[in-house]
Amino acid sequence: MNRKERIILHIDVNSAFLSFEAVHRLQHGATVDVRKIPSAVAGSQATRHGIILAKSLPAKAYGVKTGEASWEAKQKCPGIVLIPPDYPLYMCCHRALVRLLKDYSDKVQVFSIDECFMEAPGMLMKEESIRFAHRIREHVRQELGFTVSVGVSTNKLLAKMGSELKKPDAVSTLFPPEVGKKMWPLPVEDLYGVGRAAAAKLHRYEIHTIGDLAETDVKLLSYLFKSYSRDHGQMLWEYAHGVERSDIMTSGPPTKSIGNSCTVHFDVEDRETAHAVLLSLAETVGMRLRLANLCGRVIGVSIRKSGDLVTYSHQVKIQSSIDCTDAIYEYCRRLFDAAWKGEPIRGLGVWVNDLSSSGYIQLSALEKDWDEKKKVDRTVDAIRAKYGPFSIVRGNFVQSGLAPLAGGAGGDAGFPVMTSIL
DNA sequence: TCTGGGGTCCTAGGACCC
DNA sequence: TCTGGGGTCCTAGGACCC
Repeated sequence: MNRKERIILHIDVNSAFLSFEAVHRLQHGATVDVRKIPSAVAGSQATRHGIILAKSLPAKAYGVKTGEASWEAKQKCPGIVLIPPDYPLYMCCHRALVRLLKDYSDKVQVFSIDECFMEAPGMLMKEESIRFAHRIREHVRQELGFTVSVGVSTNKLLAKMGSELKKPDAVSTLFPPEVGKKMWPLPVEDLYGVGRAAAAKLHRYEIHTIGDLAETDVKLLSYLFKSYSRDHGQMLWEYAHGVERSDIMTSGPPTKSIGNSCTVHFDVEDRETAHAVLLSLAETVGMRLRLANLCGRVIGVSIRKSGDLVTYSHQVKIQSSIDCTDAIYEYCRRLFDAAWKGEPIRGLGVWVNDLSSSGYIQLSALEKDWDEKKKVDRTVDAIRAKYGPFSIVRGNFVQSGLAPLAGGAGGDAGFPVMTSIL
């Protein structure tokens, strides 16, 4: 590559949640940098949220993996320091990173809480693009205190694969001519778009590396993955060759769905308790809908069984779009009653789909008029906005042992994640 | 004192209509 | 009375991502 090209960078925060914690703690007088000891950000085991969300490099050396149960991590690494997650702090760090990147380019695409794509302004030579990436890497470390890995290439897929090549605090190129040398030796499951199911299938056909995948007849791949989507096999083959054509999207696609789910601290075995959990979930889902000025026509609940952790769901499409907490709750209660088979429940979820802007609500004559309830919603939203989310809660939850507002990361959560097109 | 929570996209298969 | 085909809408669930 010896001419000017359009350059795409992928910026990936190293051990994001753990790094954010480390920086925050150091800023507040901590003497230990948790990045330098075996540590991890993990939910509480007591409330059955005990999985590893991010780990330090020393913890990784003990074999601790993201997504595994905390007790497993403790077995592998008895001295591990576990830190409870603080999502508002992580959102703060995320916003600071995005602000910094936007000083370098108008074309920044937020991909998740710890990943961004960006297009370098103008066309650059290879050496210039590497210098550009280092400038950003250095600036982030100096100003924000955490490190990033930067992948440099000419499309988003290769930039993303590139940022994986070296961590932490590193810049790696993965230009198309380097694909054979740097990407093909990697295990096929490292390729973006190859998950557990696809990897198992590929291994059965003796396709073990990305290079193997690249050499496979695209017709065979189309056949193997036809149940995923019409073009999934073709897409994987193109990815294996480093081909990907999507643009940097500076504004996310419109929201398609808003939902919240939660693992309950104990097994739910009766309808009344399940209803209470659904109400607390409907509260957060309703608030998020109203905040986004959205209404939805498809209401759904999901039920996660305690024994095998398998989830099943039930949904309904209604005549008019709603955003009212009580309306959502009422549909969810009916859905739950119709779907629940009576087994112990580990967790419940509520979601609303088929969204439209709340300006266009058409109230069907067949359905309830929720006007009065909507006024209550607005009042409650306003009080919570001013005095905090728990300033006003429903009487049902007092002393119930249940959270009045359920759901994970809260109002700021929800990053669009693209599957077929980066 | 046993594994979270937020999304997107896609297909299969049934119901229903012409 | 039996049979075919095309199309749309809807729900359940799988696969993927971070």
